[in-house]
Formats: sequence, structure tokens, C-alpha cells
Amino acid sequence: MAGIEEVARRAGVSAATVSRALSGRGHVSSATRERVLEAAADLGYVVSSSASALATGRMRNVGVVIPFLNRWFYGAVVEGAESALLAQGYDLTLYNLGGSVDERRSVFEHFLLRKRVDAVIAVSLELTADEVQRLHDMRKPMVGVGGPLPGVRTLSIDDIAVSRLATEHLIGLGHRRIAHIGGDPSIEMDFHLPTNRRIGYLEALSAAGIPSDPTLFHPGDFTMQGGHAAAKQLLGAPRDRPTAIFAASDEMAIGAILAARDLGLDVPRDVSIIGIDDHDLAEFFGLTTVAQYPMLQGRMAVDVLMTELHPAHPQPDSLNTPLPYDLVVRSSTTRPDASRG
Amino acid sequence: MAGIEEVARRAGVSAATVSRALSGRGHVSSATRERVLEAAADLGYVVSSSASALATGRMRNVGVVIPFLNRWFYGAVVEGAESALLAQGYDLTLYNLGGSVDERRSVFEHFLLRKRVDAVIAVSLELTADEVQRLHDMRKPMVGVGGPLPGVRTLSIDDIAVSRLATEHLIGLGHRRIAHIGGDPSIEMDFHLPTNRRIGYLEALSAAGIPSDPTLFHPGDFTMQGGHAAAKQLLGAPRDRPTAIFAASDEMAIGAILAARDLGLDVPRDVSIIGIDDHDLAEFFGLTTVAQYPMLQGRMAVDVLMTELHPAHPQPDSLNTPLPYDLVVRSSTTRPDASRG
DNA sequence: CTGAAAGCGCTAACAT
DNA sequence: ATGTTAGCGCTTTCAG
Repeated sequence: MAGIEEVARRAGVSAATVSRALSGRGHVSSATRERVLEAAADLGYVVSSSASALATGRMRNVGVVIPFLNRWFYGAVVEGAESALLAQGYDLTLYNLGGSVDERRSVFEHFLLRKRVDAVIAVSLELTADEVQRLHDMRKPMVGVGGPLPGVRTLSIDDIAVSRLATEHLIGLGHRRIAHIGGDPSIEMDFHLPTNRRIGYLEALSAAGIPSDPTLFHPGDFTMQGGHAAAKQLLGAPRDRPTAIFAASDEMAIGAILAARDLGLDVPRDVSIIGIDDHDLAEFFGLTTVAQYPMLQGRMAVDVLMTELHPAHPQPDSLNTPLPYDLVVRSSTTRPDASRG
Repeated sequence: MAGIEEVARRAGVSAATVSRALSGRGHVSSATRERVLEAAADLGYVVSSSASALATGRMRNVGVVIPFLNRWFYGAVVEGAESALLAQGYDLTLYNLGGSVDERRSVFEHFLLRKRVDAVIAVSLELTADEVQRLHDMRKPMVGVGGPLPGVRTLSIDDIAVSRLATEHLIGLGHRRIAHIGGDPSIEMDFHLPTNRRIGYLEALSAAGIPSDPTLFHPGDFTMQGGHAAAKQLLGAPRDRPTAIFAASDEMAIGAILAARDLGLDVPRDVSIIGIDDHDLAEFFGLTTVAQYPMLQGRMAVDVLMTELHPAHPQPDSLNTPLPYDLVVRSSTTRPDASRG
């Protein structure tokens, strides 16, 4: 529990010098710095974050707000953000807003605003204009991951382009009866993500001159179960069974693969299946998918915050930074069976 | 950015009274409290956590240290802890020590000890005696989840009893050739968990007078892939194929189910499979398992910390609190096929 | 390059 | 029940 004063005494300097030597701010002769460092090490001294924060106004802590923790995507984003923050000497305080609306308000009122964090990363969260405004008023940098937030710097993939790419892969292989398992548009959690992915699918079809067929759409709920149930419906159709399925997430795509197997269909011979994500399990299931990189997304969010926190270089003028994605072809897609209609 | 002084002026009282009214410590007439609350609300006042922490020595923040984030068990523990902490007005700072040893030391040296947290929850982490000692020296309450930490209050399931129960379920159904997919004992991550689970398995066999057969053990790595590979080996045996498999985790058990399907075997008719966890996907796969409750474990860890942080009732003298577990029978286990040996 | 001194915004005795 | 008065442990002008 050594304090700065003790270190100062031991090094034969003043507390001010210790502070300068340890923080790197201000000039200290290297000889003095040595002595201070040694004294601090001997005493096992560590600055009190509260005292330091009170004096500087900086907490060296960022809040990460997510709607779920136990879903692959969110966990990975947090993981990426955590390691990037750690490397910068920042802590990560986690707010899981999955719960009730009350819990959500509570976080805003009593925590984020409690001057506990220097900045916030909002993952796939639709903040109200009021909430954004308050953060703005407190001059807290904020970055959104996963969708455009009004007036906020965000990182997001182009959901329309991603699903167009996935659909085009199937079309390129020769498929024309392509089903889509998407989200329930009435439960628009993340920024119209389900809608955007469906739009990309429809765009690709229409660009290829393939008429869209509403019976080829089934909502899932982004879980394996949901994808399984939807695929059962799609693949159990007595006639005009789709030759390919594009699922809006890998978990749903895996559910679809299992549904096909349950029905005795071979993937990809009888039906090609593609997802989005490059989930941990995608490789195991041989799933063709469009990869997005959530850990990278977490890291990039931190980078953005750091440039806002330590303004040095001019900031890019565009609020939204597009995120990378790639088609990863594995063994769940192939050309449609020529012997079938 | 209103400060306590402004609130005091607006309410016509002193800063001390505002502090008392807002924190609930000390007596304030209800009329005064009303005025203070209103003034604070009008000004959008929130206490500065750093100032408050500096004055009280309490951060209202607990550190959670985990080895992985993106595994069902850990995510769930964190989720449980987070919501319990939030309810108590505490924040959760996350330290993911999955990375390098350097990262791990860095966390200890510069973060946990930086007086940033009031207490720490260590999930499935083997801390060195030295690390435990340092936390102790700083008088930081600590609770371990998932295994006994030397001299630390811990919550853990009885791994031996759990796997004995799983194995006994199989024996009770009439199985005698029971294989086990466990962890690689040479990579003892979590507190000899793989070893303990194997011990429980062996105990159950021996209690039933069934000789153990080393060829019926295969290491997995607690992933679906690992379970799949191990089960392939086990079930592909040309003779004396096991009639049942006990996997030390649900993810491995699910991998085993998929392996059985790949081989054209029916679960449970040709082979019964049981796991441990009650993973999110267990129900979907109809997996019989021994449930443990990680969210509950996170919540309980918080409860323990709270009683240490606010000593009121006498503490239990036993350092270890056993955690509940239950056999959940679904459709992946049945009696062995009588027509086979 | 270093030291002295004045806070940062709150809380907790101690008075009243 | 409320006000006064010291700090909590650091950082940062301002001098020297």
C-alpha cells in the first residue's frame, strides 16, 4: 500500500518528480528516473487509479455495451476489444444490456455517466438519440460496432453487399432456386440487419434475372434451432425443393445442414448451404460462408477510440468505416444436381 | 458536469448533506432529502466515481478474470456475475487472461493492483501462491469459481461426483462397455478437472464391478471437433465397440453424436451418449447430460463477495461451497441393444 | 530539471 | 439533522 510520498522519500526526490518519472510526462533526468523506478519497484508501488483519475479527469477505462455475451459474435468482439485495450493500458468495463429496459436505463443513468469510463463502445446497439446526445454532452468519445448510429463514428460491414456476395456465389454455381433463412423482420434487433441481408439476397437474384419467390424465405432467429426448423420447412417441400439455401448466419446455416441430414439429403449434392460469419464451428461443418472478423472489429473500435482520446492525426471525415469480409468456400456448396429440375 | 457543490447550493444545504442524502448514509430529514434529490435530478448530477473512490477507498467495481471468453461456460459465468453486480450497483471489469504469460503478469502488476477493483472473481484459473498472496496483502476479497484455490473462498462442483453420476446413469441402464472422452491429462488447464472427471468415471465402473479398459479412454480437448475425432476412433473399432460414451463436456458429447451419425450409427439405439454441462445446444441435440449452472455460479460468486465486502453475518467456515448439479435425461441414452454382446 | 503548493470532487469525523 | 473541516493520493501549474 505504498504511496507516492514513500517512493519520493526513498528516491530522495519530491512526489512531483516521481509522478513525472512514472508517467513519462515532463522532463526528468535519466539518473533520477532510474532511482525513482527502482524505488517504486522495491516498494511495489502502483498509482491509485482513483487519485490519478481525480487529478487528471481520465479514467483509463472504456465501457463496452453489448446486447448478449453468450453469442459467438459478441464474445469475439469483446475479446478483441479487451486485448487491444489492455495493450493500451486501458481497462474494459462490461455492460450487458440484454436484460430489461429498466436495467438498460439503469446502466445509462448510474454507470456510464458516473464518470467511470472515458469512452464507450456500443456493439450492435441501437441507442436513442437522447442517449447519444447525453454521451455527446459529456464529451465521451463513442464508437458503434455493427451499424450506423446517428451522428456517431461507427464500424460496420456492408450487410447488403455481404449477402449479395453469398447469393452470387450460389448463382455463380448455377443455382436458381435459392432459399433464404433470415431474421424475423418484425424483431429488428440489430439495425435492420435481417432486412439488409434479405435485400442483398433479393438484389443478387434480380440482377441475375431470377424472380424472387416468397415461399423460399423462412425466418429463423439466428440460432441453430431456428435454422434447423426453417430448413426443415424449406427442404421438406414436396415439389420444387430449393437447390440451395443462403442463411443469414452460420449458426442458422449449421442448423440447416443438420436438417438436411435429418431428411436424408446430402450436402452439398442435394442442397448447397452458405452462411455468414465464419463461426468457430464453420470449419468443422465444412460450411461455405462469408467471413467477418469480430475480433478485428473489436480491435478496430479501440483504435478509433484511441485516436479520439488522444487527438493527434486528423480524423477521417466519414463517420462510418467499412469492415472487411471475405467469401470462404468450403464443402457445403457445389453446382446443382443436373439431373434435377 | 454539475458538481456536488452546485447541487448543495440549489437545494440550500451543504455538500455534506447532499452526500448523505444521495448515498443514504447518515440521517437526513425526508424534506431535505426530497429537495436534494430534486436538485440533483434537475442538474443531472452524478457522483464522480473517482472522487468518491478516493474519499472512501471503495471502487464499487469488481474484476473478473477468465481464461477464455468465447466458450459457453465462461461466457455464462460472466453473464451471471455481471447482472448480479449491476443489481448491487457494482461494475464489472473484465480481464481475459487467455493470452500470453506476459499479458497475465501485466494484468496482475498494473491493473488488478492498481486499486481499480474492490474484489476479484477468478474463474477456472489456477493462481500461483504468490498471486494469491498479493491479493491477500491488499486485503482484496477474492472468490474462485471452478476449483479450489489455496486459501481462497471458492465455489465448485464436485467433478468426481458429477462424472460418477453420469457414468452410473449409463450403468443403471445396463451398459458395461462404457467409453470415456476426457481431457488430455498432460494439459491440465482447469484444476485437474479432466483428471477428476476421469476418476469419477473409474470409481463408478469399479463400484459396479466393471473392469476398466484403457482402450476405452480417448482424450478430446473440450471442443466439438475433439469429441468428434475421439468418438470416431472409439466407435470405429472393429470389435467390442462401446455401447455408451461418457464425454466430459457437452461440446465433446455433441461431437460424438455427430461422429456416430457419420458412421451410420443411431443414437441412442446403437450407442448411448452422455455429457456434462447442459450446454445451450444440449436440448437441440437431445443430449442427456449432467447440468451445471454457470450463470448461477457467477451470481453466487457475487453473493459471496458481497458478504465479504459488507461483513454483516458471520461467514461460513468452510472455504469451499459446493455447487448444484443435476442429471438431465433426454434422448441420447437408452438401454444397450440386447441383441449385441 | 526539480520542488512547493494548490487543487481534482467527494466523504467522514467532529461539532453544533 | 446539518454544517465545518480535513483529508483521500495524485497531477500540474508556477517558481526557481
